[in-house]
Amino acid sequence: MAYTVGQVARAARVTVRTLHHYDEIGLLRPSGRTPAGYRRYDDADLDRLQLVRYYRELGFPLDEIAQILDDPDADPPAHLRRQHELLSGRIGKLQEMVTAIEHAMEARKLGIQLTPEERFEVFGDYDPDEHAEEVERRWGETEAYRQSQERTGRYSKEDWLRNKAQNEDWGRRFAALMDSGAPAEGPEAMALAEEHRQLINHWWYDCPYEMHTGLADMYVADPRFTAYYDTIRPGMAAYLNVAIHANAITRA
Amino acid sequence: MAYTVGQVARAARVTVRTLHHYDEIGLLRPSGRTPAGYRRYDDADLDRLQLVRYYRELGFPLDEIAQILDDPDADPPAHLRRQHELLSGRIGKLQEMVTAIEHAMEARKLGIQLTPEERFEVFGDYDPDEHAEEVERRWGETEAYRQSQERTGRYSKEDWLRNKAQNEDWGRRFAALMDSGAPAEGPEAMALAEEHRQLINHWWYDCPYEMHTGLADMYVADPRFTAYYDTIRPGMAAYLNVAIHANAITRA
DNA sequence: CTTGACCCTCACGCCGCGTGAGGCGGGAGC
DNA sequence: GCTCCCGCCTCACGCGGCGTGAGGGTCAAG
Repeated sequence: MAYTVGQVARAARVTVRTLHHYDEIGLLRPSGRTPAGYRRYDDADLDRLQLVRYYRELGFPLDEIAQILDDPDADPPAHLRRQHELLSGRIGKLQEMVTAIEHAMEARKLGIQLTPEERFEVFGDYDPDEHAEEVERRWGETEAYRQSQERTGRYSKEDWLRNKAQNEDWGRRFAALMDSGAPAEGPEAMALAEEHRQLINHWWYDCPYEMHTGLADMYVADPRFTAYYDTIRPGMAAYLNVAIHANAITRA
Repeated sequence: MAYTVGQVARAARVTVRTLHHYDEIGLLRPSGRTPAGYRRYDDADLDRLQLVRYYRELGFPLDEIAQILDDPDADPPAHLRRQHELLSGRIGKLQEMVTAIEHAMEARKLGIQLTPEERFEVFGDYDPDEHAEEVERRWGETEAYRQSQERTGRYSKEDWLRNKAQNEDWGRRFAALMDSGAPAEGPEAMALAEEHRQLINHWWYDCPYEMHTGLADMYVADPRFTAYYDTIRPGMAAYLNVAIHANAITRA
């Protein structure tokens, strides 16, 4: 049976223009033409079109699709298997994104937040008056925010200096550990991860291990925090993430 | 804290060119510039970038993303909810594709196939010698193919004519039913769906209800078969799909 | 001062179609 | 046979979202 370009377009839910284009580039040529020049597509053409559309849906460029389809070793079962595999992978990736978003929603609900100096410099770029309103708008409803407000409200100038000094010292030692080539799951790295957690506990808010690992995931998922740590030392966010997870597992 | 365009690009896994482009079109302008003209991005910029990338991943055009982000009513929790919803929908769609592929793999394994005349005209375009090799290559390993070969091998010329006549008669009556405006889940439609199943049973191979519904799904998922039925009457593939499913449920 | 990495603007180009122009083909109705 | 309307043809400009490279300035370390 043979079909016009319009019939094929409707059946396959593509445009006529798309089919013209595929013909032009040799990806899907109609098997025939009428004396008037009308394209005639047969069943094998429709077979091929379906494969093209599936690979397109998966994001393959057309020239690559042509290569795949013209591979003499690829038969129908092979295409089905490959597409199944690619789709499953894509779903897995999107599922990770969903998980990250659910995690962010959960974190917001439970009050997980980063320490203010992970967002703002305590001194230097940090201007409490400038940012207080934004911080309040974003985090004001959370338990962790309430805790850190209550806690930091009592800090003296010396407290802040000490806070900053301890944080920077921790950062220097952590970078040095990375430079030494020690593994992220090693005992030294885990010790520094534990120290990181205790600094949060001490200066900001209660931070149990589940919360600490939640923070660790944010460090790699969120460009802002990736950028913050990677400015101290390239690759730090990822390394710290591993160390925090390893630490939490060990102490569970 | 402020970052250069390179730092941001690395942290967010995008290119510098992309960030230039976003600056150009006003989607994401750096909050500052050095006296030398270098872009300086701050934390709020990185926040916005993350949202931009998420919506891009979901296929939104940039101008639409700008509108969404500049909506005064949209706060962080609202963005998270929307993205969660969109991602879930997208996963659902991909999951359907996986299901369709698994179905096709399963169908192939169990030997579900379309009747030859749904692929080839018995007379007219049909040339057994021309297609036999392709049919054998594609379906030769299946139980249904074996059955139909065994069964049709015994047909006389009169059998083929009768086969064709019954099929065409069925098609005319089905099209007429559609023209009448009767619902696809109505008794008349279901009766014709049952007749369709019995024609397959009689002329080609055993076709239980589970197999019949599997065929019905292929009629709408595969452009070749959509085209075949829709040539008889526009919209027939979808209508028949519903009728077959309704019929199978009723008779279960 | 030199060097190398990173930054700047400018600009051509690509992929995969969307859209429309101008004109021919085909079938149904009169 | 003629007309009309829908569908087909080729041609071609254009778009979105960057990729790539040219030519030149900036910055920090040695």
